[in-house]
Order: sequence, then structure tokens, then C-alpha cells
Amino acid sequence: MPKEGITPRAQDYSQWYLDIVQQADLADYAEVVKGCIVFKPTGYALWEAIQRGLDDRIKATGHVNAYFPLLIPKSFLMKEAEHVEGFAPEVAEVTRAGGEDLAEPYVIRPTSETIIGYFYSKWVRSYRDLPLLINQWANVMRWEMRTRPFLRTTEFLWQEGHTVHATEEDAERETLLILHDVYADFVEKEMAIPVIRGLKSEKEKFPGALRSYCIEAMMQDGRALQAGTSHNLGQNFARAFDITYTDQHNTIQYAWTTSWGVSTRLIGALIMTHSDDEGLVIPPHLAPTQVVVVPIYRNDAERSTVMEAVQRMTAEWKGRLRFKVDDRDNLTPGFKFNEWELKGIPIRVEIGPKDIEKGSVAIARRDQPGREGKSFVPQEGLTNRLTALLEEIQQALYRRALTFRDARTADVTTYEELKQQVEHGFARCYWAGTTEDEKRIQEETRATIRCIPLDQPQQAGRCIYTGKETTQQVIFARAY
RNA sequence: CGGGGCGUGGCGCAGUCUGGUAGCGCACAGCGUUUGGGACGCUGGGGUCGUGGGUUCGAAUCCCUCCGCCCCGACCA
Repeated sequence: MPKEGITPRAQDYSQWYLDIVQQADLADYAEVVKGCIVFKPTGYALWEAIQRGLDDRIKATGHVNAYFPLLIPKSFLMKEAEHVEGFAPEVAEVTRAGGEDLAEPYVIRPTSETIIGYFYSKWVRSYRDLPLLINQWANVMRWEMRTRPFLRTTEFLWQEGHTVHATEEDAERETLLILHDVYADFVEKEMAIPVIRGLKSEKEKFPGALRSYCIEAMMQDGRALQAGTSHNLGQNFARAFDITYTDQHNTIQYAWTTSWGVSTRLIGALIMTHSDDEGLVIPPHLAPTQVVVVPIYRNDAERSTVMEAVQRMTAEWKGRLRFKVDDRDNLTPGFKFNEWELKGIPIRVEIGPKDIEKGSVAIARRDQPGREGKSFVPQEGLTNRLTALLEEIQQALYRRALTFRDARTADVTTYEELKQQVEHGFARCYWAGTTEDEKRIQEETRATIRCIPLDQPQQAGRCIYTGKETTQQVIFARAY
């Protein structure tokens, strides 16, 4: 049953995405502010759920939250060569305030390595001060040429972690800890999005980083979406901002720093991984509302009987399920079914006069839209049934996404095959080429190396481009 | 920055070619009947036709200026 206002994925995937954002009421174009969106309550609730899950993990791994200024002296950005080059074109500047031109313009942060580096240089004195493990939840601004709701907006929300360590090994351990125990763990377990953990190529790494790690997800059109990054910054920023410490032997050393972030882009990943032509699909772990109850009645007498039963039923749910009772009187049940399907609530419970008689309810699971996912079950033991079903849906969504990704991932051994494969999915191949080679491939195929997976085969093969023997495999794909 | 499209009630559009009282669908408000997969009837409210100028007795419509937004591509979380 095609939904009104949603372009089918097969017809126009990009338009489908924009339709979901609008129809599920997640966001509005800011209109008067180019490239920005308004996060509407439904969309913002998703971000809050993401924040909660990440914040718990960030703290569980020993980090604390702090907050740094939105404005950064322009000169700060210039201190790290690659960093300037990477971000200068897309920063917005504040040149005038208080009715006067400023002596030095500020930039609105595109990321905070520089200003945080400045303060870290003041805060770090001794090896006893390390590691310094701080995270900040913030908004940042990047003047991108082309924007899309959640995936790329001029202003976006994110968390950025910035840490300082005494040794390279410590920094590397931190970078990987975040990648595995915070990002991949959260995205896979809570958002039900399978990811490939890997290292970025030289061409794709963060400006100023020694090494960038990432998690990459596949969207339903076969394109890749970077869902999180964790950078080992080496000593580059420590040198630029003079972050030094005195070690056990009373010698002054440059520190090693890391930074890592995920953004509201994850909402885009969520939409493009699970949703369908009927609307949004939210995995139960993340869903702000997991169960919606639609009462059905024809008159006041039935209404009071049904609502009474709803009261009794939901009393048991408090503290166990996140639920909502849709008691709006001016809408028909059919309308509500469609609306909650569109908004991606994992389970819908319907209860009407017939159910009261039989001691049953109807339950419908969102991952099986329409009447197919609907069944009648006894009211007896409903709470446990729902709890179990939520878990089942969570797993089913993950499995479905994983099966899809595997089906659209192929090992390729010739350049021709690679060209074909990136049309609709991930191409995995041996690689021993240069950054120049990668650029040429991007020009010819619009695909880039998404990552060098951490899981590598233990045998050698021939580089798809140069023919050289190598043990390194990479994933090529078109990216968002 | 290159290519394309569009600005008309809240949303989606028609009307522009060929100037003559601003219209349709949805949404909204009131009343009544409805209610197990997007209900129906009646009544009603709401528009500087993106901006500025010009032509004309008369401009949404013709001419000129400017502005904005969306989509596709290069760039990017």
C-alpha cells in the first residue's frame, strides 16, 4: 500500500529520503537560513536518544564532558598546515561585533581541535596530568556547497572528543577504544546498523591527523555513509599548540592527541538503513516511543470500556516499555495506523470492543508493514510478549541490514569489475596504489576508498589498479 | 562554481502563451453523521500572486532589475 507523499525508493531514492524526513515530521528546512534545518520534536527526540546512548559509553570509557567557545580566533585555525587547508574554504567568519570591526576576526568553529589545543597547552604540565579525556556536545558550522537534511547541513550537532596522551601507543589505544567500544558498539547494538571498521586512506583522512579510523555503513542504494570517525592526531596539534609535558625523567615531551566525533548525520544513516516506502522505521532500542496504543470504539459507552481496559493494560508497562496512547478523538483508527507506521513506531497495539470480549489485542510490527505484520494475541502475558517482540524486531532489523550489505558487497579483481560493482554496492579488492591513483579512480567512477578494513585476509593478491602484489584490501564505494 | 527547475492562502498546484472581479485539491474552524487500514455532508475563515521599477484605462499575466529556494554535478561529517 503506497503511502501518500512518499516517493517509492525504486523510483527516486533521493526524493524518497527527503519525503521521509518531511512526512515523518523529523525536520523542516530552515528556509531563511541557507543550508540549515529545524530539528522538529520528533527528529530531535531521535538525536536525544543517540546522545544518551553515546554519552553513556563515552563516560563508561572514562571521559568527562566540558564545553568550549563557539568562536575561535581566526589565527588559531592557521597554526596547523593541513588543518587550514582542509577547513579554510568552509568556515564562516565573524568580522564585526558591538558596532565595530574586530581587530582579529573569529571563525565559527567547524571543529574544535585548535581552540581546545590552546587550552590543553595551559592545562597539561606533567605526565601525571595525562591522559586528559574530555568530550564536548556542541554545534559546529561548515559552509558546504550542497546540503541535505541530516546528512550534510551548514550547522550540525555532534559530539567531539579531544584527548591528550603521553605516548603514541596510548593515543592509538584511545583512538581504537572509541572506534570499537563507543561508536561501533552503539551504532550496531542500538541503531541496528552494521558497520565496517577501518582505516582511512591518506586521501580521505582528517586534515592534520596521523591516522583516521572510521565506521562505514551501507545505505539502501548501495552507497557508503561514514557514520563515525576517530583520529590519532599524532603530535601534529601538540606541536602547533605547544602541548607539552614533563615526563618521569624531567624531560619536556610533546604530547600525543586524539579527536573523534559523530554527528546528527547518524539520523540520516538511520533513515537510509531501515526505512521503507511506508515511512520511517526506528529500531526499538533507540525508539523514543516503542509501543503505540490505538483504542477503537464506536460510541461513548464503548469508549469508556475500551479506555478502561487500556488503563489496566498500560499500568503494567510503566518503567518497562516506552509507550504512548493515541486517544485523539477526531481521527479514525485507520488514519492513526498509517500515521504511526509513517513515523516508525516499532509496535502498534490495537484494542477494540471485539478484543474486550475475547480478552485479546491486535499487535502490528513495523518491520513488517501493512496487514502482514498484524496478529491477534491474548491480553494475558502481553507485557512479556511485547518486550520479547521488541528485541526480536531489533535483531531482525540488524540482520536484514547485514544481509543486504553482504549481498551488495563483492570481491573484485579487475578494474572493470570495480566500475560495475560501485554502481550498486561495495567493491572489496587488493590495493597498492597511490593517492594519485585513487583520485584518478574517483574521477572515472565517482567511488573512493571508504576504508581499509581492520579485518584483513592473511594472504596476498594483486592490486586492482597497479597489479602489484599486496596483502592489503580496501573497500571502494560511492559515498554520501 | 557549472547545469536544470521553481517562486500564486499553511502545503501541493492551475491560471501567464492570448492583460479584464484570484481559483482548485489537501489542511484548518464550526455543526452533524461516522470510527477494526488514510471517513462523509453542509457552512466558514484565510492570499502584499518573491522584490523594485516600467508599459497600460486596467498587470499574477507583457518588458526590465534584483532577490530567494530546490534538484543534479565538483567539495564535504
